[in-house]
Amino acid sequence: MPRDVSGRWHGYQLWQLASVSFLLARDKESSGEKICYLLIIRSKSTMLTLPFDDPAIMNSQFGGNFSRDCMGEMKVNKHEPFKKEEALSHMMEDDDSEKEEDEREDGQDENGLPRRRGPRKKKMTKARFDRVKLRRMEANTRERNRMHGLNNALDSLRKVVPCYSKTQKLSKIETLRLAKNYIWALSEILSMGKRPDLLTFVQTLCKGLSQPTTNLVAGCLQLNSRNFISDQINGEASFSGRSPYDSMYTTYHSPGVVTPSGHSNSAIDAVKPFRPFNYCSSYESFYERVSPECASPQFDAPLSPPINFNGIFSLKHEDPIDYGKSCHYGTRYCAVPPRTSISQSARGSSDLHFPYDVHLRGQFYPVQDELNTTFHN
DNA sequence: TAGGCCATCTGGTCCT
DNA sequence: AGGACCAGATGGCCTA
Repeated sequence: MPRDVSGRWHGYQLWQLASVSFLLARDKESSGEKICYLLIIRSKSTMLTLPFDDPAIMNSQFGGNFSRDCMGEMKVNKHEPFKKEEALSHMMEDDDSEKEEDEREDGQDENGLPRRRGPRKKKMTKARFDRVKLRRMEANTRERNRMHGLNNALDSLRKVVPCYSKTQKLSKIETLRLAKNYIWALSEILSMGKRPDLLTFVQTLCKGLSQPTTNLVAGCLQLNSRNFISDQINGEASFSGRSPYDSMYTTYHSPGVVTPSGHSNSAIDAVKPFRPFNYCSSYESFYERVSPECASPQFDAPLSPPINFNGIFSLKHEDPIDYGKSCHYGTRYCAVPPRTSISQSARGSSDLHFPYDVHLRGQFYPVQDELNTTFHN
């Protein structure tokens, strides 16, 4: 038996063909190491282990037909999922042979080997084979549906993380990473009680993301990704002069909101608006007109929840039913009057009753009202 | 063409 | 026994 053979490969092919698994094991002996090949014949209820380097046994078990050379030709075609079972059916014993087997009472199998103890391996009769086949098909269908459900949930997640694009979908893993970062970033904002600068925010969003996704996120937020990445590589994020966030920040204030630095809207109004793609929807929802800069060749629909720099994020304009049905947003925030500023809601927060406080990494913050307000803004 | 991503099949494990 | 969930294997598709 050649040592360099991939036991896994052969085992898998065998396994797929005849529920036979080929394992390579090392059997240490006093004289040194001896490579021991084991052929494990398995069923749901029994496991029979045979030495694979015994040609007599191999020939008797498989009639010498399972040479390694022929296994390569038995590759399973995924589009014909039960071809291998047809192959298996050739090995299947009919009802007569089953009777014959049962009548043997000499304690030895057909090869003269001692019969193994334990539950008997059920014979693969035609009816049993059909049942197994049917169950397999049903299980495949269920598994397919399960995965479709999982993918639908992932699609829903894609729509609520920043940078949603129908044409340039985030991969599954990147969607999950971005969602995690997004939650973390929002938690940070809530726990700190103030907005981070855009760079920090984007850096939090992009932590652990691949470079293409990082570029995507940075592009979504209209941040110079090259600056961002180089800053990230250098460790410390820094922007000289006015950050793009500042201009965005000043542009998207809702009426009456006072910035942490104490600037009023009137002081900010003079700043030329910087309208990053992802904020267009919030911009439009505020000012009820279309922002001319909203068109982007990269993204066909700005459907991710627009990040509202007044607070955390604003209500996404798409799929409101989804929020009500499957998202806690709807139930949590439905009782709050819309267009309430943070300061207003802070004043009236005692009048608002929420079922619970948001728990943020070990601290409880009665921030529902603020969230409510900013969400609706 | 290599590598990434994805859908599907499949057998194992756990639970009801 | 059967369903849910999981992970490995595989092949197809796409892109750099």
